[in-house]
Amino acid sequence: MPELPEVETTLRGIEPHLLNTKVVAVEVRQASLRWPVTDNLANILRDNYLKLLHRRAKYLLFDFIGDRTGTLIIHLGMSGSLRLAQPDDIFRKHDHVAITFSNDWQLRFHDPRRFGTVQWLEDPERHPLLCHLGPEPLSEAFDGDYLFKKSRSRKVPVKQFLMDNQVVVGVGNIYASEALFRSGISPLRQAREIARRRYLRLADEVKDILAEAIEQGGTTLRDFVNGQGNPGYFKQSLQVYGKGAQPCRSCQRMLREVRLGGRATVYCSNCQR
DNA sequence: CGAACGACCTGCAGGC
DNA sequence: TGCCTGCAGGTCGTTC
Repeated sequence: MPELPEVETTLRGIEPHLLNTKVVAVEVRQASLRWPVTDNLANILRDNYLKLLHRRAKYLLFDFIGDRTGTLIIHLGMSGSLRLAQPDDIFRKHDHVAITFSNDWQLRFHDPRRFGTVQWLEDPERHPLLCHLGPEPLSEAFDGDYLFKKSRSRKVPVKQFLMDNQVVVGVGNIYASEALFRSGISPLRQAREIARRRYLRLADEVKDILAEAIEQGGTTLRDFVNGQGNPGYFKQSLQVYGKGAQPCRSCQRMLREVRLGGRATVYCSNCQR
């Protein structure tokens, strides 16, 4: 569900309200997520100060200091969202974790499908979930030369290559589809047979589209909301994602829909080669 | 090492 | 109205 822009939007929405406050209570109403929520999370977090809130890939990292120094990592999976509530607001179905801070904001983790993650890590940098991740797409480490070099031995379709978190993080099904359309590259083409100059274009388009989507508050397909419960507005900018069997906005020919790696993939066979 | 695929889970839309 | 199927923003673990 949430890709990088939605996670970044969430971060920006909640950070100003929570930074430098102290955890006063934690309620885990449903511990069965992708992995069990860390045992005893309430005792670990209580009385600790939130010193830094940042993002790595699609993980939100809450760095705490106090009796226990470490990081709470939250991944939103396919259907997760975080929002700020008042402690006495009524719990909605699928509000699985609630963390109350000393300024009376309560952070609620909501996730119908429960593919998300809430874990306490003492040493996140070395944790297997985080230490094998590729570069951030908006960093200087990610560019066309990097993609070109990394792709030389890869036979997978370029769309799957772009969605591989060991190649680059944060690019999911929506933005991979859109960036390939903007770049004029067929999602089906083998990663290793794409020329360097085309990867230069692709890297630029990935950066542009992610930055634009962040400015728009992300893409809301049905249930994504930011920390304040508001949707994102990038959906109106999508050109191929979710538009199978509709005319291409550029050439008017019918868009095609295929499956790649089990994911719906929409593209224009005329504009994308 | 890389590739393919099943697994996890709920909600919703569409067909009959 | 109800039942069934398939599909959805992710990604890990297993198998070959």
